[in-house]
Amino acid sequence: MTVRVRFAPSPTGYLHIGSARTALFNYLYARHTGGKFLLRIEDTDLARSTEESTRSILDGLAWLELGHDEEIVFQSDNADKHRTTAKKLLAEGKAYRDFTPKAEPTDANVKDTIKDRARAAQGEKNMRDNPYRDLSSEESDARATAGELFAIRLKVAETGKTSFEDAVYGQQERDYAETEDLVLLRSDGHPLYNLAVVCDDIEMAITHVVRGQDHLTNTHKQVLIYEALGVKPPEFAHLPLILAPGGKKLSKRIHGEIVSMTTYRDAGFLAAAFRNFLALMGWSPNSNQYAADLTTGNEEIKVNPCVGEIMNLSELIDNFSLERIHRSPAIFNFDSNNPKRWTDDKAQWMNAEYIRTMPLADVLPFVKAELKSAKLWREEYEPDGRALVESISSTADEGPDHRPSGVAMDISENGSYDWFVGCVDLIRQRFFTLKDFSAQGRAYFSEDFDFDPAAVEKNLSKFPDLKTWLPELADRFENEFTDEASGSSLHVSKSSSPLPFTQENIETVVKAFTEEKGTKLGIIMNGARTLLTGVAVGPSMLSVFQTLGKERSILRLRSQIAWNQ
RNA sequence: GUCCGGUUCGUCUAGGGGUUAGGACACCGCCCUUUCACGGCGGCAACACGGGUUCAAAUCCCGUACCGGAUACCA
Repeated sequence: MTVRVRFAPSPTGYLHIGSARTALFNYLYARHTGGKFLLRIEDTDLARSTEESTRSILDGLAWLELGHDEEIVFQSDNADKHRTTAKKLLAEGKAYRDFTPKAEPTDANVKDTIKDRARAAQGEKNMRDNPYRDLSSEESDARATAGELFAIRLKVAETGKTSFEDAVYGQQERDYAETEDLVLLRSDGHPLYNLAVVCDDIEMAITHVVRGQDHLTNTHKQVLIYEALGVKPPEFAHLPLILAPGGKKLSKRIHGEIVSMTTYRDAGFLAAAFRNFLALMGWSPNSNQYAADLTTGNEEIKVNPCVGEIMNLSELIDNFSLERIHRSPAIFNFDSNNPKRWTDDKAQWMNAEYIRTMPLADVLPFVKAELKSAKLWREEYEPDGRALVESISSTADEGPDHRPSGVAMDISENGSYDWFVGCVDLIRQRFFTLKDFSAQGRAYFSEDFDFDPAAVEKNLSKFPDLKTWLPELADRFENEFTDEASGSSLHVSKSSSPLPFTQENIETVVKAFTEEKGTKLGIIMNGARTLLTGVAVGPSMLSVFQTLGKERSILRLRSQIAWNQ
């Protein structure tokens, strides 16, 4: 029997973190077992479902690259089948018509109302005391024919209990006395959730229902429906909830954007990183087995710590199992008052880890997209030859630890594909999100970049001499180094022969210059850094000079813009 | 209220009768360094509480506390 699982969100908002994790686990389980991952939109709550939500959920899944199999099922399309099923149960005497007038819905706080009602009824509440439960079929038919409105309720037996084995929470039992005669069909003919889910899961031949723990008790009701229908229920696996800091419920209403997948996409997260993070919320790989695989049979090593958490999709798929899902809820940590901690620390770390250790070829398309959206992309960065592309992609086999990049390229030629690749590899080492490529890294791709006032203060204003020194250094560059384009200098160099603009040579020149001025190397370097890149942080200045190239370095060293701010 | 779950460093977690209770993130310190990072090394930090069972309990059992879920003609 091939495994068939489904992700069944209700389109009442964007894809939030809990749903995303549910989708991921379903996906991983399907791929691990060679089964099918199906998608069903549970849009039967007409009042709250929107097409926009559906689109947003689909976008979220697409971003996470959780592709589904087969056609998307829209639950509302199956309403007729649900009604037919309810009527069948009615005809068989397994359900009955309830002519009790529908209670007016209390709009405000439904949850509280339910709770209060349940508490008030406590003690004498008999789940089987519905007056219409044992109405004769003749009278029931007659009243229905007369046009009286009725809901259809499942007739739950007086004694006994439902039970099922949950792959995560173990054996579950519930006395029938705890379960009311649940409504299958509303008096307006609208099928309700529990009926719809069961019908659709049967229809879609679902073998494993993997969903949030909030459905654990619903499962008893659904098992009852399966039994009434004479269908063997699927396997169930309920996932521990993802909670907000403090162990409170994570809600769209209270926590807002922080729970939405689109937030992470828009903040420059890599789907692979976020997926990896999500997978570790409520699940962990078998550390022993994983370590054994890595060490090729060396039983001595118990756990391989670092490699154990960074897992690409296929590693997640290989290691995934329902058995290793936890029972206790996980807290998604964030602090809306702290910009640095706007979302979970570990998620941020993982994203940075992916950005700097991913195979370079894999990160390039994302950088391109980011630069494009920031209008910093230039056609020159496109690969202009097959050979180049191949030489890059060959590094893709190195795996996540690939570091530093094996791509050794001449990055002196500014504006080419080679330059772009080298530049990305250089600057990604201290980036956290894709956004950094267009923000912190803007000066590498554009002449139009801002100066961070704090950096200017720290590295320039404090040393007024730099105002004349740095243009002097530019002159020195111009005279000492060959023109990168032609390879030979047209200038008559003061020194015996012009040098190529390499890190080694730059270092020699800058050091000599520093000594002449009787200052410290750090003052010159950091001043240059701020003038060249607008910020106080970045890679080694020698590589910055080289990456920016001789011409741009000179231009910026002479620029007085920062000084005039 | 009732029913059902859960509880290992701040967070994600490993471990499930004998461990110096392991790792990751975060934090702190040191090294590296022209900056900031990265990286390396080290540090801080946990078995909710109370009873049992046992030679031995974080681990098994029972309570208590706390947290969560469910209890709809919502999904």
